[in-house]
Formats: sequence, C-alpha cells, structure tokens
Amino acid sequence: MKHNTTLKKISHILDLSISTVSRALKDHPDISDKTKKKVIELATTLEYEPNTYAINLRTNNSKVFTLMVPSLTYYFYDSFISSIEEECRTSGYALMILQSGDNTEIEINNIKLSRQNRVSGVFACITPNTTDIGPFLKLDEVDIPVIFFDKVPENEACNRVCVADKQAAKIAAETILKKQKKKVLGIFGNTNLSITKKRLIAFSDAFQQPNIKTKLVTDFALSNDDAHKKTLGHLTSKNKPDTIFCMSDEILTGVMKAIQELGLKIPFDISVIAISNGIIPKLYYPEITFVETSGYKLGKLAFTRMMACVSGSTFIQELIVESVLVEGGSI
Amino acid sequence: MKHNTTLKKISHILDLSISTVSRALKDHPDISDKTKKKVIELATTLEYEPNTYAINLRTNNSKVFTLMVPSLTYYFYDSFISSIEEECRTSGYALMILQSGDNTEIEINNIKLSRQNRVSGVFACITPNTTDIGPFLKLDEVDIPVIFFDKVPENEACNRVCVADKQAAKIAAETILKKQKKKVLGIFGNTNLSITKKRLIAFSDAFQQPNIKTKLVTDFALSNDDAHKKTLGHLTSKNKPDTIFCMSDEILTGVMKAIQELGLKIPFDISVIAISNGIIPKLYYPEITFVETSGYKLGKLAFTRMMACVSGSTFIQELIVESVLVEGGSI
DNA sequence: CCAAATACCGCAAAGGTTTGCGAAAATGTT
DNA sequence: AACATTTTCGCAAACCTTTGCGGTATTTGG
Repeated sequence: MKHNTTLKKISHILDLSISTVSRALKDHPDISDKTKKKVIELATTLEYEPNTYAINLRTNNSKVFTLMVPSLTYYFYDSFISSIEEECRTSGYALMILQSGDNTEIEINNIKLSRQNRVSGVFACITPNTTDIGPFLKLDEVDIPVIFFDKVPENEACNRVCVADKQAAKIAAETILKKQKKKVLGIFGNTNLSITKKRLIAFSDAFQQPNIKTKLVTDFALSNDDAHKKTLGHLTSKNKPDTIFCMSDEILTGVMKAIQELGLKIPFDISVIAISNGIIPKLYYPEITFVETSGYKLGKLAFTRMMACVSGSTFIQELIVESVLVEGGSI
Repeated sequence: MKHNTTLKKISHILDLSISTVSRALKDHPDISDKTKKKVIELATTLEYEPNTYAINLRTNNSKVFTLMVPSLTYYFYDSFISSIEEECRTSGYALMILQSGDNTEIEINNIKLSRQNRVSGVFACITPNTTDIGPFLKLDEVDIPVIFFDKVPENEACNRVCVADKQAAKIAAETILKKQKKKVLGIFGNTNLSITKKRLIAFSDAFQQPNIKTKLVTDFALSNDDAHKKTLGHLTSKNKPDTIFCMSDEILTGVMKAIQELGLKIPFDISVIAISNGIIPKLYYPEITFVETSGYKLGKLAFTRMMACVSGSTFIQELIVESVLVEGGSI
C-alpha cells in the first residue's frame, strides 16, 4: 500500500501546522503568499488529494446519487442512465446503480444501502410489485430526496418525473385513426403499473369518441415471449387485426417476431405502431413508427429536479416530458 | 434533518462508554450478556446504523467498486453489468458506474474519481481510443486492483477477462463450413480494437485451410447504419453471398435490417450467423444462430478475479470465457 | 519609542467508529 | 480473609479534514 499524502504529512515536512496547510490549499486570506506557494508546490509534487471519507464525515454528505431500477436489461434505461450519469459527472456527483430484479425485498435493501451510504439523493423506478412506498418516503425524512421516474407510485405525495403516458397513447391512437384503420389490436403490459393503466385508458378513450368506426381489441402481455405468443394467436384468427399498437419496446419485440414468423409484410399486411424510447423501432425495416418517450430528456429533467431538491426545494412536483411522433414506415 | 443516532448517543442514554456500546453491538466477548441485550434493544428501537463515513475513514476503504465503460448504450454491457451488480450486492459491495463516452479525457477523470473515492477496485472496459493505460496502472500502485474486461489493452501486464474471441470466430466459421456454404460475407467492426483483429484472423484462417472451397469476402462497418448500407450493397451485387457472418450485435442489427428491406427469407435466401451476447438474435424469426459471448458469465468471472485481487492476490492473469454455439434457425 | 493595528499562524474540537491496554469489579481459590 | 483469576468495562488514540478562536510577531501610526 502506497502511503497516501495527508495534510499532516505536508505540515510535518514544511514544519507548519495542519490548519495552515489546509488553509493554504484553500487559498485562505490568512495565509501569506509565500507559505501558500510552498504548500501548493509540495502538495502537487506529492499528489495530495483530500481524503473523501474525512470530508464526508465532517459534512455528513457524499456527492453520490443512487439510481434504483428493477433491471438494467430493459431497453428504456440505457438512455436514461446515460443522461443522468452525464449530468452527475459535470456536476461533480458520482452515480451508484442498484438493481432490484423486480424483487421488493432487494428493493428495500437497496433503500437501506442508500441510507447507510448517506447518498445525496435517490432516483427510483419502482418494480411492478412495489405496493408500499413507505420505505422510500422514510428517505425523505432523513433529508435524502427521492425522485421517482418512469414507473412511479400513484396517488402519493412524492416527486415524480414521467413520460406523457396519456398524451403518447393519444397520439398513437390518433395516428391510427387518421390512417383509417379498421381493426386495431392494442397490446399492453402489466396492469399493476400506473404507466399501463394510463396508456390503456387514454388509448381506449380515443376509440370511443363519437363517429369512430374503428374497432379496438386489447390484450395484455407480461413479457416479449408472451407478446409473441398472443400476437401469433390474434394474427392467425379469422378476425385478424390490420394494425397492432404496442405499449412498450418489450411488447414490440415480441410482436415483431410473430409478424416475421408469419411472413407478413409491414405495412401492407399489417401496420404497427408503438410507444418507445427509439432504439428498437429502428432495428427493423421498415422502421416502426413510434411515439417517442425519450429516456434522455427524462433523465435531464429528473436531474434538474434532483438538484432543486438537494438545494432545499421541499415542494413536491410531478413533471412530464412531452412525446412526439417519429414516423417510420410501418403504418 | 432528523438526528442520526450514534454510538455516543446510545452510550449517553445507557450511561455506558462508547467503546462498550460498540463492542456490545459487535457481540464482543468482553461484554456481558445483560449489557449486550440492553444496548441492542435500544439500538434497534433507535434504528441505529453505523456511520459509513466514519468506518471508511478508519479502514481507508469503502465497499464500493467502480465500473467504467465507454457507453452504457452498447448491447453487451447490460448483462455484464447485471451480473457484476448482482455479485456486488450479495458480497456487500456497491457498484459505481461511470461512462467515458469514448472520450479518453473523461476516462482519465473517471480514474481520478475512483481514486478520490478510494474504491476497492475498478472494472474497466477501455475506449477504442485509449492508447496509454498508464493512468490505470497507477491505480494498482495505490492498491486499487483493476480488472479489464471485454475491450482490453494489448500486450500489457494487467488483469484481463475476455471472451474467447478466436474460439468464437472459429466456431462460427466451422458451423458455416459444416453447412457447405459457398460464398460467405464476413462483416467486422473497428479494426483498431484487438477484439476485431482476433476475430478477423481466426475467422479468415478457417477458410484458408486445405480442401476448403468456400469463398470468403470480408468487409468492415463502424456502425449499424454502416453495416446496413454495406450489406445492401453486397446483397444486390450479382455475386451475392449465401451466408453472412456478423462479428457483433451492432453489425447484426444493420445486416438484419438490410435483409428485411430486401424481403429475403432466412435461411432460404440467405443464412446468417453472428457472435453475440444473446439478446438481439432472439428478437428475430427465425432466431439467429450465434456464438454466445456471455456477458453474464464474463461478469461472474471478472468478479471472482476481483475478489481474489482484493484479498491480496497480486499475480496477473488473463482469463477467458468459453463460447458456445446457440442454434437458431438462421443457417 | 510606545501603542495599536495588522498579518500570519497554531491549538483544539468536532465528526463517528474501532481497538489495545489498563483498571475496576466480580468471582474463585486456598 | 487474602490472594489469584476472570469478567466487564472505560480511556484514549487514531483515521483526516475543517474552522472558530486565540496567540505571536511584525508593521503602522502617532
């Protein structure tokens, strides 16, 4: 172990007190220029770096944020995390990433870990199984702000940053209607999640307006495999849809696999539209038309809100990122 | 700010010394059972949690690992990170993720951050532009072990964990040869990377053995868009290949888009085989046959090696994860 | 030349935990 | 009852930094 250089060591070499060295390095007016120069020189040659732990102990605050997600393997998070991480770096924060694996027990443990590490704040995306967000709220009590993103709890007094679920679903529905489609299959995810409920309601609503003759059938899938199987079923039934709406990337991948399996041509045999972060739709030809829910923008927004909380803003807010239609050739 | 409960506070309430309380909570034999019981009871009702900063300061070691990657948006990392993160959690470590964005300046800054935070170790995947790994080696000097993974520096004395590039390419080539293909197009990535060189050489070698009549054409693509365009070119030329080998997921996505665009049927009109982590090949129908380079296994291996380093192993090692063929229906 | 002001610097405490060592109290032994 | 042992606990230092306050020197003004 190489000996780390500390204030004490520098002070000892220069025959100064620790406090003088500390102040010299901080350009304190009490210290003469001559002394400052000496100290700074030695400090640089000795590669002095203040001990983070000591500083944390004093300030009771580490420049670290926690990011909690159910799993890193969901397509959405990449851009969100990238975005947050970028902001953290430029602001001198580090980011600690924790996964829960959809396991609420691990989730609670991660909360504990965040508290033990006395992080400056937590970005949280809850699991579908999380019903009690009490543990999260307890973080707020010890002055650790929590910003929920994407999958957020309902009806609670908490800071939330989400995509415009209703708006996104509405845009998708309107796009379908504008194209005069006759029979739409909408596939949605886990109904436990508010994100699903919102998208489902907004999407369905659009088809229940007066003068709308387009038929809507809805189905639910819990994984891309599930979506694959269910789509196969719908597409081989006699009353097959002419358009499929996918609530998420995960569902889209399952749907696309089924379409390829049946050898259907998009958009001639079947039309597809999705709500997506943008990576997956661009993997196919023709590219899938989707309503963008930008993880990147969401990350920026979440970080801004976090910084406000860290610097004392106590009031609670729900922020929403607008969605836009990105045209592919799938409808 | 809620007042945190400390040893001092507990000791004050129970009229004991701080050291006694500390020892009682650690089940030290010096302390009587009666005292222990009292202390533990109060500690739990007061929700005592040891101050991580103080412990770090004492031990000069935080149970935190750093993970450095060029960018989180590459497909490969998800499973690797998941895997590492999982191991960290069960071992009581936290994981700090840092991105460099292919920028060596940021990379160096991330190294600095790791040192400042005196992390217990660093998992590093270097950028294609990283030529000088001196800054990494300096971490080793201050007793912070560095495990390189995936994209690793060449010819250097460092701990490395990588996929079996040569073996994977060889398996892919042999699979193609066994199927008696006539004309193969191999698409590779950035030739700056050792990973590309290894795969290219091993793959090409297989076609230069005696008695091999299969023709090989190689091409290079720097992005999935690039792969898409180049594939379109090859597939519309008069001397079009009957099989395409994709060195990576990124290339595979571009190739598949081109195949879909031309309406070719896999494996009848064209065969495809790839080296992949496994997520992308399963998105298509038929699923793409691929040689698996498991980020998951790689993560486990890297973590094992890290733990060895942390507990004192100083010798240097290159570890390799075997590859296996995962049959899809694409060849 | 003395008093007052200024420049420069050190002492010590605080932040919370751990741990070697010594001391006091309890128990055992003769 | 006197001594030896064991049990039980407290003192204090160490990890490193920051900062209020107080203390010397040196300089300035009169």
